[in-house]
Amino acid sequence: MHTLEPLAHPPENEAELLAQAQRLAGLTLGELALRVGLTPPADLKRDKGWIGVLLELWLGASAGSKPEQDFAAIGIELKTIPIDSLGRPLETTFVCVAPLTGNTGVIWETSHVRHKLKRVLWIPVEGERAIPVAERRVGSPLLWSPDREEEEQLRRDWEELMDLIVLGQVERITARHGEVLQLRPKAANSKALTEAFGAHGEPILTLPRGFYLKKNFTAALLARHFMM
DNA sequence: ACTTGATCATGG
DNA sequence: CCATGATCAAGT
Repeated sequence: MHTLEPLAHPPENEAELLAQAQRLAGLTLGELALRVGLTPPADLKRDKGWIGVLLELWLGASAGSKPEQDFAAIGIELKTIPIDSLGRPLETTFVCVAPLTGNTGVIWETSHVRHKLKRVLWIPVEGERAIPVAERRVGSPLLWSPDREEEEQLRRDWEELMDLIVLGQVERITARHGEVLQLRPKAANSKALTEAFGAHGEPILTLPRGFYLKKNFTAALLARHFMM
């Protein structure tokens, strides 16, 4: 039987998406790449988003750069997450860029972070560099929404970070701020600058920042799934 | 060993 | 430049 093929269209509901994701569990990236005519890179140094794009293809997400959820019609965001042999995340997870201007009156309830994380399809993928990319296996998917405690953690961190941004302290924020959500550079390089406000309200140029989920947060949500 | 800050590719 | 997809690798 060879009913294994990419979804040609965006999934119409969660069940269809989850079913397709479950079909991919256990397969290698090399197998998935071969079936869609892609060639796995030797490493990810110059192809950091390759796995994400490959899984998007298989799950019927529209590739490319759109400021929307991957499956906008059913309100789901796709995140591949590299894990070690024990199922623990190897990297933080990018959520979205942080707005450095125009933030007066912005609140958690309508924030991009909350919207992005409202419902996420997590797909763990073996990520240890000792494993050739083509041989890395896809894990079991997890369709997740933050529970009350997780949302409160996220909200607290988001509010702390946004307060600092609004107060013109963006350049004093380090990745150590926040328990589960951190703010770090998100740019092509250290020379790509964007506008923000300084401590005295004056315009400044600074690195674009992104919100990232710390590993303790994603490790916990994956572990909870793994045990059930 | 681990995290933080820096970086890579692509499309619009 | 900004958005998407993230991982790299120097420093602690």
